[in-house]
Parts: sequence; C-alpha cells; structure tokens
Amino acid sequence: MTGDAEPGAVDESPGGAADGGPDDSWAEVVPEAARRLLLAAVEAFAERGFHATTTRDIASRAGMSPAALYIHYRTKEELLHQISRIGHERSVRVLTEADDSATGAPERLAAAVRAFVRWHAERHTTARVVQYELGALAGDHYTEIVALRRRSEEILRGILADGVATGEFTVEDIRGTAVAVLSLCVDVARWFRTGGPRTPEEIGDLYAGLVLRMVGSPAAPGGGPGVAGRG
Amino acid sequence: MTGDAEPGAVDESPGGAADGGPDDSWAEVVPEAARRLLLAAVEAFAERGFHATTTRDIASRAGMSPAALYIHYRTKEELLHQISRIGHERSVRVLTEADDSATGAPERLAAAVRAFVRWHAERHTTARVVQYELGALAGDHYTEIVALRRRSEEILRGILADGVATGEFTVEDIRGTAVAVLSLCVDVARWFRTGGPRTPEEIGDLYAGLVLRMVGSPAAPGGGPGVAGRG
DNA sequence: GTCTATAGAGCGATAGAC
DNA sequence: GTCTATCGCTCTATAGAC
Repeated sequence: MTGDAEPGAVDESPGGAADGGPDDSWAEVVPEAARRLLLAAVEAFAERGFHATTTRDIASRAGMSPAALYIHYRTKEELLHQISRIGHERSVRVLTEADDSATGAPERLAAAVRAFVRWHAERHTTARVVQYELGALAGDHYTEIVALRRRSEEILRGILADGVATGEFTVEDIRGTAVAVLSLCVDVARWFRTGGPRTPEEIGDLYAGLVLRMVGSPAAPGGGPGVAGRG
Repeated sequence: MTGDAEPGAVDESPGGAADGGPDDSWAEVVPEAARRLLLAAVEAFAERGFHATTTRDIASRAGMSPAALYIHYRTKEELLHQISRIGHERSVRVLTEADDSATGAPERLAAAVRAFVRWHAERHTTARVVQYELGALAGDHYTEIVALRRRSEEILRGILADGVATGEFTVEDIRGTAVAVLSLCVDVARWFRTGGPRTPEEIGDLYAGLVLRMVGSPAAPGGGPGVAGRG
C-alpha cells in the first residue's frame, strides 16, 4: 500500500503507528504534505475549534498556499473526519490493549483507566478535537464516528460486568457508571495543560485509584469497602 | 432597577430568578425582546456552537429581523458574554446553596454534587454553552468568567479539606480530586439528552454516591471503606 | 503538486425610513 | 424599537499557469 496511496490516504504498513511507535507523528498519513496539513489542522482545531479555524490558517501553519489544502482534501470537513476517525481508532486501541494486558477485573479496570487517561493527557491536542469537535462532522461521517465511540463504552461495561459477577465490584447501575467513568477520563482532554502541576502518568494513577473506589473495589488505594478501617 | 434598565440589562429584583423561581425563563433579562434574543442565542449556541451560529439565525429564532439584535446587544460576542456570566453565577449559586443546606462533610458533598449535576442535566442547553463555549469569549470577558469558575473549585476543595480534617474522607490529593469531581459533574452537560433512560434527579443521586466513594467516605451507598462487607 | 488569482456565497454590523 | 436594504469583508473552494 505504500507508495501508490492516493493523497490523504492512510498507510497502515509497518513503520507507521501500527507498529507501536510514537503515535503523534501521524506517520501513517501519506504523503508528507497531507500529513503536515493534518497536523496543522489538529493544532488549529484544538486551539480555536473547527468553525473558527480557516482553511487559510491551516495551510499557512503547514507552510503552504490556501489552495494546497484542496490537493489533499476535498473539504475542510474531510480533514476533521480523518482526524476524528484516526483519533478514535487510536483511543479505542489504547483502551483495548490496556484491557487485554491485565487479568482480573480490578487490574483490567485500573490498567484501562490509567492508559485511557494518559492518552487523553499526553495527546490532549488530538483528543480535544476528537472528543469536542464531533458536532461539526457531516451527517454520515458523524454516524460512522459514533459507532466507533460505542466500542469504548462496551469495553468498559464489559469490565464492570465481570467485576460485579465475581463480586469484586459493587455497582448497581453498570451502564450509568460506565458512562460516568468514560466521561471522567475523556474530560481530561479539556482541562489538561502541559506544564501543569501533574504529569499524564500522575493523573492516570490518580484517576485509576478514584475509579476503583467508584466501583467499590477492595483493590482501591487506601483500601476499598470492607478492607480498610479494619483491625 | 426595574423599568428604567437599559436594553440587555439584568434585573435582579424580586420576581426574577433571584427569588428562587424557575431559572430557565431568564426573567431577569429585560426588556422582553432582549430576553427572547438571549434565549434564542442559548439554543443556537448549544446546538451548533458559537462560531457556527449566525446572527441571522438568532434573530430569526426570536422572530425578529437580523438588525434587531444590534438594538439590544453590541455584538454577537456580547450575547455569549451575558449568557456565560449569568450561567456561571447561577451554577455557582446552586453549588453554594447546596453546600450551605447541609452539615457535615459527607452530607455537604452529596448535596453539592447532587444539585450541581441536576443543574447541568436539567439546564443542559444553557450549561453546554456556559461550559463549552468559553473559548469564544473576548480576552477581558474570558478573564472575568474564569474568575467566576474558580469559585466552584474553591467550594469543592473546601468540602474535601473539611472531610479530610475530620477523618471522614480519605483523599491524598485534594486539588486533583476536586478537579476530577468538578469535571465529572460538568461533563454531564455534554452527554445528557432529554428523554434518555435517566432523569436529572437519578443522575444526581447516582453521581453523589459515586463521588462519596471516590473520597473514601463511609457514608457512601453500599458502605464506604471499613463499613460495607463487615459482619 | 504547488502556486496566484478570484469566483461566489454568506457573514457581522450599520444606515436610514417609519 | 423594529424594519428593509446593503456595505464591506472574509470565507470555502475552484480555475488555470507553471
């Protein structure tokens, strides 16, 4: 697929993010000019929002003329669609891989939350666009992305249901709690600032602990229900 | 102040929201035409975002000509500023009054979260604009609103600190936990839909319970640390 | 594949009649 | 205080040279 990809295409072959390397390079977007434009769009959309960003601003950030954008993308919205699609695929993969990396519901939940939060803090520029500019997508693109988002909810609901089944979690409303946990993690992208008092790792650890407590897990730091306070 | 208020002014006299009546009528905004425009702007901004909303759309929703908007507001941004200011004052008041209505850190925390979440669900249209269109405010207006927002954080930090001092809460990072709790509550405005499976009251109750658990309170439903699981 | 130039549409805001 | 009409500008997207 490398070499003959059409402009703005995605190259999933080794060497890109697919091999587990740093995923903020957008290396899978080829050719290089399309990647530069996409990176410029991510920054502009995150800073000012989709509607307040002009195609001139994007092109200028990428060091190109206003017209150059239309060689690689049909419309401004297509640029947002690419960012949104790739970003959602990445965030769902982060969640899935963290879930698969651990055994036991509390360990899986902690790993998932830690990784998901870290991603939203470290990649907060991308995440802000991915999570908060959804509404600017065209109808069919919006539908496609919403389907991707549903995966995150299913993964989390699965972990909660498993923990309840084994008695490790005490959760009355699994669906509602899953929404709350996801909402908590996702919103990190809104308030996180690089150079703030906490690193993405620290926030990930803090949040993993908070969420274990939310689900009534005895594995929570400081001891969960029925564990701490004894003796 | 009633009667001779300049266009787009705010009337805090009895009969408006200040007396505890329903606060979505924006009754304190006078004259009536200014209120209709403001309500139309809230709906339009919530639906499409500030930058995607045209002044023609706002005026048309209010049943007026495009020019009528400028009799009551100097610019489109001033409309957002009014919404943002009044909305923030209301949400901070909801939080303050809930805090004052209860005694004891767990009770205060539960009341604050329940009321704050209920407000963000019930008034999700206003809340969406208030919480997610901040970035479109002009520089000095932005600074003013950020100062209002700080109050919410101080209130919450105060409750957490009190609970830690009395030993009712187990919280290592008060600042970080306060940010997390506020983030959780505020984000309700993003995902809440009228007609969904849960009422604002139900979400408020669910969230109050989740937050009590987050802070390690024994008053949490299902029993907190050192309470549930015994016997 | 990138440029300069510009078409064509829609925007925020204003002028002036009533 | 509200209207109709419109100014002046900026935007997305395209045309055509190189």
